[in-house]
Amino acid sequence: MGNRATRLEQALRDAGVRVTRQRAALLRVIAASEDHPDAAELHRRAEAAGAGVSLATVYRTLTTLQTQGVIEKLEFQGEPARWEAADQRHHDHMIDVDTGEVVEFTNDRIERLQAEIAAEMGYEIVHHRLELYVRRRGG
Amino acid sequence: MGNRATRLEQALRDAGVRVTRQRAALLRVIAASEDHPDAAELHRRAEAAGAGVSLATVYRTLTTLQTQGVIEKLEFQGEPARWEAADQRHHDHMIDVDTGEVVEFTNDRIERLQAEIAAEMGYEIVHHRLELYVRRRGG
DNA sequence: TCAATAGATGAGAATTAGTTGCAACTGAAC
DNA sequence: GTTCAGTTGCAACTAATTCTCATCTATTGA
Repeated sequence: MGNRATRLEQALRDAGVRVTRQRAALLRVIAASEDHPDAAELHRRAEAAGAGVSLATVYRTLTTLQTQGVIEKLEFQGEPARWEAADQRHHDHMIDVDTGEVVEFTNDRIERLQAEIAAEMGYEIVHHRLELYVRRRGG
Repeated sequence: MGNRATRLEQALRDAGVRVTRQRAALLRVIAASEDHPDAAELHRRAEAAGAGVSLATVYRTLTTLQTQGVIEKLEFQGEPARWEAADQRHHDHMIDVDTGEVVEFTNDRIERLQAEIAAEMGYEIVHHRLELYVRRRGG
């Protein structure tokens, strides 16, 4: 439960980043989130947990945590940015355009092909973004 | 030259969309653009051509043209949306993170893999987004 | 060719999502 | 405890885009 959040706190402290009440609260909220909430939603959840964090601090903290590699930012088409814990293996996203549901997936062959394409043109990949906007078959 | 723009005008008219002075001007600007300009840049180019179009109309027209399938919207990480003529074969984008340069590419194998992945999970792809953020090797 | 009108435009206000300045706080180290 | 660089809250700000509404105009039909 708070276990993962505690580990993350330690990682921050080790990196010389202060663990304030607000940051600890947000780490807990993020660790407890199975979905991909945006800043406003994280703020709501933190408040619901009695955290006492301003929205500005939520934004600042998200940026900080991203810099520390603790979370990742997702920017789907035309919605506010969403966030997810980064302590997982790399994956891409499939977004159901009807329900908004987000499904994660990985495919090594695609990863390899991407690297090949970049290499062929004299580049190396810094990062990428692959999103499949999908609809249930047979709807 | 203005040839393609004229053909696009006819397509719009056929679709029951009015071809106003402003829309015609923007079609010309877009047809003449080899790069991937954003709304402000298209406005600038239209003004430079003596078009007399407001920025609000540029935005409105871009949305209209997108709906008509004449242009496509690109939303790279954290920049204003860019646009490109849609009368080409489908392709994805590689963005040089150092220079901002955009390179187009296609790869049938990746396309096929994407469709397979979606199908395996019971979905069909409505559209997708694949962007490689890259850096020149050796740079 | 002209009148009628549904649809388009311009100007600026409004909205959305996120950022920033600054004075008041507070972890963490000593 | 004291210190102080780093952090926070609030409100003001910014950037990109959308909206409102009074005024125009491309197209249709006579």
